[in-house]
Amino acid sequence: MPSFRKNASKQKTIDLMQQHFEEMDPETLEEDEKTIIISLHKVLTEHLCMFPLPEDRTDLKIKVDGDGAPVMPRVHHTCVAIKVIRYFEDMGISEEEWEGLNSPFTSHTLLLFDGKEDYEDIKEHTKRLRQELADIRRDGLQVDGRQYTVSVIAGGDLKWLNAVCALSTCSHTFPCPWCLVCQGELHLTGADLKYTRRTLALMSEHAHLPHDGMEYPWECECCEFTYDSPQALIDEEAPTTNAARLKFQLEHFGVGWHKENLWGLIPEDMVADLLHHDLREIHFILERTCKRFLITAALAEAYCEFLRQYVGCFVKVKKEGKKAGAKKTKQPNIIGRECEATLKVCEPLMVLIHGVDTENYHLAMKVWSAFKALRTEMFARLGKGHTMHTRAQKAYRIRRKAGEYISAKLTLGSVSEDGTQYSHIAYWHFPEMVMKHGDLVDLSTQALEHLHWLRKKDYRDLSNK
DNA sequence: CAGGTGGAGCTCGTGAACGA
DNA sequence: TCGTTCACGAGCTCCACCTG
Repeated sequence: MPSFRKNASKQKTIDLMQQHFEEMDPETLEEDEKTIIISLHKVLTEHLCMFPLPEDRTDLKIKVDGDGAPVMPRVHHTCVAIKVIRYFEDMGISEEEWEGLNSPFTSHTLLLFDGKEDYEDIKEHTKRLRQELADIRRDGLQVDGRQYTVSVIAGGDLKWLNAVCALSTCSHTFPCPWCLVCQGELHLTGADLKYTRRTLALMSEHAHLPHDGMEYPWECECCEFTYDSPQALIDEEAPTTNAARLKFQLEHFGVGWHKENLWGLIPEDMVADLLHHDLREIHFILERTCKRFLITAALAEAYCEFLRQYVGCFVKVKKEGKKAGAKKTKQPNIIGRECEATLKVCEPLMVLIHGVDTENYHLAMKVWSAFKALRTEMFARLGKGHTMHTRAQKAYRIRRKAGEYISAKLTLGSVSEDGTQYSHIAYWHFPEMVMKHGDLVDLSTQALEHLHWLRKKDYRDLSNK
């Protein structure tokens, strides 16, 4: 983040914003000086030069997040950022690493403009980004003589998703971006609900149905046909392309963001909102997924020695300064001595996450691959295999918990809260996402939220002095 | 009174049974 | 064979109680 801490009055907000934008080193600063565009190609190249993928991987997975936030009274920023997904699925991720994963520095801002996350605004400002995404998806990326194939996941909070899908707001009759569930059916679970999944073809079709705010006669930009009334619109044979409003959507998902990825969007804010609603039952979806395993003292010593060799001071066996009341669990080891034998699987990741320089990164990757081999060996010596639950098993559990939550709400006779989009999505679509993406931790949008927070803080600090 | 202790109730990973 | 489901037990947090 740029730092430009100096005294400024509130009236200087606009100046500050321009300065802020300039300091972000944009490729393009639009004429009005309220929009910056940074090249996706440049950002990805820089990232991969610094942190190349492991030798055996050439598939680059990036996530494009978007979100808007008020940064000052009457100043609303919308930001699009990318994040390179780092294949953490098989790794345990503790709270510290979680912080690191979602640090704002893991997200690279691509586009920032002064305006709300409005459909038309986004459409206007993301022209170049969408083109770049399409190019990079088609041609891949060449960095340091290595050819990468690129797949893109789109993400954002529910508002953002609905905006880029050209849908109405969350209070709309059909509020879910993934399916055609209507407001009255949001609380339904199990066999009670038979919903229709949204597809691009379906959305395209819907765009040609009469909807609010349409003025007649209406000329469709894509079909170049003038409709005199809503009925004429329905009677007309369904065109192959789409109306202007949905044209963007098709460009967006059909070209820039692949159709398949549309169903893999991770609206992280949805989770945050669920948590705010005291939905502790599904806390574990994204929080505290630290995986631990028990090993005996002899193996623990071997493990520590191994870590010391590679990472020296990064070895942390047990968190210090625990709150009073925490139980100190003793495990009998293979020679009969009691010891604290619980180790975090993910310690080497400390280097990976907190060490931002290339040297540490390579070291961490080396440590991690060696550690995986050691872990296998440990379990072999213990005479038991180490198998984790499959995605299907995790998905089942999430669905089950969400179902319990919904029925509990219904039992309490809650009316306003009994069927939110969030409960519907938690029950129906979260398990699907887990099936598709595995652990959702590294798909979080928290980094982007943090970027907003930092900008807000900067503006506030600067303009109040 | 501060800090330690231990139980209750929770989350969550994992083994295993079961059935299609 | 694979998905679904349950049981078990580990760690964690909270809180009441204990101790110096």
